[in-house]
Amino acid sequence: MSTRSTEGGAAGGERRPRADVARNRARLLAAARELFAERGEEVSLPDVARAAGVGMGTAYRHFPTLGDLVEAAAEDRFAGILAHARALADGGGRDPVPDYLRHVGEVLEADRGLSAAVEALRGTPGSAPLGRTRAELEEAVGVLVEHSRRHGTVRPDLTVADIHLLAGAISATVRTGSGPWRRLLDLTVPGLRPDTGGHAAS
Amino acid sequence: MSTRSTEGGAAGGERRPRADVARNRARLLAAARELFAERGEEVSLPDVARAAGVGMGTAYRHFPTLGDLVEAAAEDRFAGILAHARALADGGGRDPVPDYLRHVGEVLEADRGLSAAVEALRGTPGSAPLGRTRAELEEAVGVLVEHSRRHGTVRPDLTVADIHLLAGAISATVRTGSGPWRRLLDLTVPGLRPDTGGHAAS
DNA sequence: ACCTGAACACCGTTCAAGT
DNA sequence: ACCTGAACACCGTTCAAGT
Repeated sequence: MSTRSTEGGAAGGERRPRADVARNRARLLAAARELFAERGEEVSLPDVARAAGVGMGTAYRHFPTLGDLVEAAAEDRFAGILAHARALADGGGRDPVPDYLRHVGEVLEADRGLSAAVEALRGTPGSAPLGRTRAELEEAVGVLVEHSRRHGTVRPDLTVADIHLLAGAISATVRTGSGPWRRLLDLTVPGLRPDTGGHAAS
Repeated sequence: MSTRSTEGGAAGGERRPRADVARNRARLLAAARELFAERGEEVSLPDVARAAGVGMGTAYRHFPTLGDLVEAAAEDRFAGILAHARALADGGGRDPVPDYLRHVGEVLEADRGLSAAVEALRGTPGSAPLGRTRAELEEAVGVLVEHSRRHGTVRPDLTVADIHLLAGAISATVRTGSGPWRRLLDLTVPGLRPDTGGHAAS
């Protein structure tokens, strides 16, 4: 079926974007990554447009809200965390949880600006970001917790939600630079061990 | 140099403010507390002025920046935490640290809006807030850690900075509502016990 | 079909005029 | 000496005109 190249055929669905459109998107994303890394949350869409060398209308067309741009910029970082979690799950180590948490901390630390930008857009209208990836991560981390429980390296009541809770705490510490997040990890991990949960403070 | 009564004498220093000035300040603070509690960080000085029933110029005169207002609004909360820490120190209990952390969580939880407002002003130009109170808190918490070490209820390498690190993590969890902060406490406290620090994850 | 940036709308801050 | 709020400045978003 020979169609005009721009308007996609009814069957295919995903029509290939025009070359300049794709290039603009790529430029915007590249500029956004740089700016987020440099200035974190204090970046506007016009800033990104200027840095990318495109009109601001174009920026708004590609990413209607700054949140969309942040999400796109953070996508592969999130995917990286997911990949690491899966690798740990497949590796079948006895005690993958500390490793996972450390990896999260390192990734967030590697680009604090982006971390701040991501955080700044929590609760912004229209931010249920990365739905599928999030679900996949949940599953992968679930496997880690399961493994650990079976090997007796963590307390039996530990859940996936707990790991996210800790990851969130580490994330906040990294972001605000309010302290050495590795120390937080050192203080926290021992509390995840078996037979520590029983005699909580009265 | 004989001066008019309004211009403070060289000796006394603290001159008493005019009645309406004091009243305006009180109104602004009351309005600010309400608004912070309701809407957290999305509050502007003109908002507060309107709610207080004073001109916005007056608001800017009393509190040149929103940060000053937040600081003033959060002052007694901070003082309350300090008082609690001192009470625990005087109480001489064997294991005051979990109690202290729980108290911090409860106070922050009681007014999340204010917590968010306080956090939103970290790193804003001119925010080395509550310098003296902060130093006093440091000292009080130091006593708690000291007591605990002596009683053997915490690991010997635990420091005041560690407690602030944990308090910050709890604070972030409370603020963002990203999870049950009490659970975070339960997961964390066991890791503070003695003989847990030695065999950290490789 | 997409791009551009001037025009618009909005919100925080200042300061001239009033008490 | 302090208060008020209209005027100003700034910044994010839209959309009419251009390619």
